[in-house]
Amino acid sequence: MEEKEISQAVVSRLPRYFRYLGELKDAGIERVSSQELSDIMRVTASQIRQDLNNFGGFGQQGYGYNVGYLYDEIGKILGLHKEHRLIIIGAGHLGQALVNYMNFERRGFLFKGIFDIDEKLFGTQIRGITVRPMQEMERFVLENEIDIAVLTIPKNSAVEVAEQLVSYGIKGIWNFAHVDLHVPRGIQVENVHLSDSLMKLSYNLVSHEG
Amino acid sequence: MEEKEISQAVVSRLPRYFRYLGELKDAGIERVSSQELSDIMRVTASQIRQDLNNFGGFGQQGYGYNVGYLYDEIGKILGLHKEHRLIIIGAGHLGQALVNYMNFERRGFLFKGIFDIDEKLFGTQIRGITVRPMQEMERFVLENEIDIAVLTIPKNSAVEVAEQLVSYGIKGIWNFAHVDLHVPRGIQVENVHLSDSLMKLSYNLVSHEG
DNA sequence: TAGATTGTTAATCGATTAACAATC
DNA sequence: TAGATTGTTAATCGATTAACAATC
Repeated sequence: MEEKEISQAVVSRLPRYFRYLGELKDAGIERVSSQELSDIMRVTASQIRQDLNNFGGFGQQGYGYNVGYLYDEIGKILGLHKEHRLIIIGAGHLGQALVNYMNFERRGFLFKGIFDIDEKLFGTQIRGITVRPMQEMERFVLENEIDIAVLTIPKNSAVEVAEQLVSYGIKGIWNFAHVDLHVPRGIQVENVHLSDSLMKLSYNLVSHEG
Repeated sequence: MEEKEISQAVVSRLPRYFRYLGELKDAGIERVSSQELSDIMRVTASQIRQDLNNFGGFGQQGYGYNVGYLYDEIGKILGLHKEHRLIIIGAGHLGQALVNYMNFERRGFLFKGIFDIDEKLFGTQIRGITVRPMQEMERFVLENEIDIAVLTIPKNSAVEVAEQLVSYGIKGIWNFAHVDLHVPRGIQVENVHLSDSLMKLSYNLVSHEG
């Protein structure tokens, strides 16, 4: 698919570029230089140019970057031009919060199903999506060509469920369970470890006080 | 408070060390060498030793590290020995999900209040915590010595609310709104940008496929 | 004491920043 | 053409890994 491996440090910055470019675009701004973007985003102009040039020359000497064009290109790099089909495992508050985030749908992330082990929830609807028993997961993944699974379940079951999902052919896991998943090569895992994040905040609070 | 500034790269790894040490401790394991930990955590032993030695010599030559002791020390470094008093701004699903996470309380993060602008929610209880109107925020922060605010509100109001909170004396913001907050020096912001995380997953999916 | 393993210094690697020639 | 700004190479900085003397 691509030539050189891009470092995750660069990848992590792409969504932020995308966000700021979207805002510029919405504000009706047509062109932007790396220096102007640098001032707004508080990163160096040099880093912006280096980051972008990992993917191609999107700018023009003496002019800068066309906002709309760059926005679209970064969107494509991020894979937002393709549809992703997701299921959520765990119909708790977190799972519900994610399903209700309308912005994901706008970016091509389509929630197709929600699964849980609590039979009291089976058949209930969350934003039009039926909660199903985990036993139906395999067939559902195959029939609906699901490529991403979102894990909002406790950590003790997460490892096992992740293994199942991989065996069903899922390609990516958005993992909110507080455990590290070990998956085969070619399967992508993106972790959101909320308690790690809160501990980081706590560290910074304690280390900067006084 | 401390001598040399520790890099955020190191800080980001501390919660993960803490988690694995907790698991070892729960498994009744008393000692661990950097090499053993390296095998389990899939990071280099050298990095583990370097990271820990930023904060002091917790090990012993020829022996390794005492699991319980190291666990406690990292907990202290992370500020988990101190109580944190939190409020949540935004009583939606995400806010509710966080309040219901019992693990945070266990680590000394005490949710004291929930605020929202929707008057239909005023007075309702979420896990025993009353939802209050935003107008009461200032007095509540002062009277309850709140040090952390959790922002689970839309991005358009987040910047303004953050400014208010800072003026009320809040020290840390756990920001789930999809916007960058600019706060005075001495105030800590920890961002959880969920859509950035999902885009990263999307990038890795698209770039590794085929 | 001998073996094991840390703490720490030195070497390497990668990421960021600076500089500037190319070019619109 | 002159000015502006990119794309890209070179320099710097910081983080990771390797090596080993110190020491339990």
